[in-house]
Amino acid sequence: MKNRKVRVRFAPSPTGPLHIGGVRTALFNYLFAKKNNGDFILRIEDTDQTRFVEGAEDYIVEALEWCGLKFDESVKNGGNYGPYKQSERKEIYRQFADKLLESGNAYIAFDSPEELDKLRKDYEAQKLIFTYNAEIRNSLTNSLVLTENEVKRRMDSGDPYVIRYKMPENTTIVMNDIIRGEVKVNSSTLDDKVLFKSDGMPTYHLANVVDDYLMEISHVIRGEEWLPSLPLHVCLYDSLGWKDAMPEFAHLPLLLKPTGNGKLSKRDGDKMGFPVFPLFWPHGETARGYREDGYFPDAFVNLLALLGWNPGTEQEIFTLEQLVELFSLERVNKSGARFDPEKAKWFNHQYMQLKSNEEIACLFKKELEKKAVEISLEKLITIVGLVKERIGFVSELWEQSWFFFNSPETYDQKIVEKKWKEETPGILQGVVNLLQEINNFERDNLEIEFKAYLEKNEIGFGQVMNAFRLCLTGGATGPDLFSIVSVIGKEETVNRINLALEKIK
RNA sequence: GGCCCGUUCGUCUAGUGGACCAGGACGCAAGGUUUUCAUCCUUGAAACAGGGGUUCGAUGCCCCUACGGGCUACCA
Repeated sequence: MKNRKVRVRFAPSPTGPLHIGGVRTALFNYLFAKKNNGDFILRIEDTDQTRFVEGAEDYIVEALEWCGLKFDESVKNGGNYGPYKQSERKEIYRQFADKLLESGNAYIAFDSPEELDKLRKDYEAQKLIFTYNAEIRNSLTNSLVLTENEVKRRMDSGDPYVIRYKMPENTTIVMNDIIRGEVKVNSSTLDDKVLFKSDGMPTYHLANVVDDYLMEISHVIRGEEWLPSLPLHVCLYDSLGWKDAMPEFAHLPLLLKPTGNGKLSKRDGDKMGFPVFPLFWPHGETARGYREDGYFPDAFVNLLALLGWNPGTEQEIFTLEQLVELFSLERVNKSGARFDPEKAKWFNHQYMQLKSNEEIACLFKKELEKKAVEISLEKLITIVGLVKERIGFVSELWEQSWFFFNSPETYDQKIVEKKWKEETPGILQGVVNLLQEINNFERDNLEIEFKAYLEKNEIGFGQVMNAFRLCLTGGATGPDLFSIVSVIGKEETVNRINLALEKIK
């Protein structure tokens, strides 16, 4: 079914914090929708009541909001196809399960989880694999073998039962994936999946097909871990008579661990020292997040976009709008992408340089308030401009600029030994005298006056600058020294030299 | 085990049969800039998993093998 309105959904399960793989799936859905003037929908898939986690739904919404991904329809802002939470759509699903029952595409099964579990173990003991399929379904307890009356009697007496899909035998199921092309599988390798659970809830398989149909979803864009259940879903569309309305599918490559094997999982972050979640997760076992680690949301989105997709050019920095403009599913890779925390930092550094000094200064000001440091925004903007290129995160600003606010209390002993010579105190005394004479503390003027003074007195630049820096910052690193002097001013500069002359022997 | 998907520098990737002794980025190394450190700039090392085909010609197409990954629940 071509030429229909593009409608895509991001359908997470509220079982905990959404991890960055999920965020990327949401992002690709968003980019595809917006590129095609379509709708981006959030649907909460909470059909498993046992795995519900308090706070997860709000977390998902907040995380995607932070990323700047706006939903056209969702649990929060509604829409014409609601409700958008599967637990609130509970009554909808049964009729479709019944429809499948009537058409003979599904059947009632009474086997208890315990019985099936035992069968699995028995099979395993014989090095066989138990599969609830055509080969075996006639020897189990279900409506295919029980009489109609017996089935009715059991159901009426409240026996728990599930509804299973009756997978056709020996049929080639041909599917098309936008990213992978044609995929074929023989139905005999598949099992009779449960569609409707004994607790009255549908499983993911039934619910997602029904909801995608009802919500007129045009494209299903999800992780590769769903590829194995695509045949079932395709069969379901067929059996329900919805073949013409079936969405197109695109299965995204997985995000892999930075080191070792396997897909990125929720535990990897703490183990490997980088966040796997967009935001801090405050419940139970807490976990750090990109937002709290100081990543800019646009940098975060940018780095995620380039995991498994690229525009084919050498450009690497993109605004969300540019990503929308350039995105296409055809340019999504097939193979899994290993997540690289180092490159993530590089992205943030790039964005740091792109941001205005004022924007960074405002963020820094909030941190300084916590330290009870008072300073004008204007001055802070100057300071940020001096140290911005040295940092990747706002949190690194303090260690790169503290000496603009405080005088050093200690002096790096190694530098003292190396740079503090016998003649140093005398030279610095001369510097103090010079500074007293200077009234224009513009950075460039300071340099001119200084150079003239040193030349006149035949003092080498290196002889004085290192010791001078030591007085002002306590060490041997930092931005341009004249700029520091210019910012902290005459009085403070002189005080620091005097302090150092007193303290360093 | 079965089914499915994949495989270009350490990592993210460009590459759609000749433009490729394979390009970019991160990281790494060396040099330069700088009063210092960082940034920055320049340079460098670094890859088509292996084997068979197809073809005048394969990174690219086909097959096999190996390896990696996913799925295999009344979880999503």
